[in-house]
Amino acid sequence: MAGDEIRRNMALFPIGIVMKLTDLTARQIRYYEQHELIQPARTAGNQRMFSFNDVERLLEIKALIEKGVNIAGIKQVMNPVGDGADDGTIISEQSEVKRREMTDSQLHRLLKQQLMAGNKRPGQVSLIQGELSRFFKNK
DNA sequence: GTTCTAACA
DNA sequence: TGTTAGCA
Repeated sequence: MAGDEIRRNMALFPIGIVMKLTDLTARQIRYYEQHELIQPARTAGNQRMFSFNDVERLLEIKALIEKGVNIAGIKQVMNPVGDGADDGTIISEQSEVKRREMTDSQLHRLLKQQLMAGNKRPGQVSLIQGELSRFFKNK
């Protein structure tokens, strides 16, 4: 039913509520928006308004951050956003589930890719952050 | 009181 | 990322 999707994508809450819902700081939420990981709607007064989908997306981002993946890595794992082609809108519940399943395998692929990239590709930019990166780096 | 952008310890 | 400044 299309009604559900409309509801999921309807911008409902301001950043303050999203902060509590995701345990992310306003700084982080705005930062992720700058890097096109999310694209919340704006009110006439330029205030960000988030939908349920935005919140879920933020929770996914948060999970990846906690796994040590940085912005560049998350961009590779999550659906491309930014242009009109895909604003993060979900096509159907089933495709959303498939997308999430894909996300997990892609994360594994990403981590494996990092493991193998190691010494062979000097120009490779690390997609892993801090502590985790030490296990992948070739220092 | 809350959110926004920009900038810096 | 945290935090602060100056607005709306």
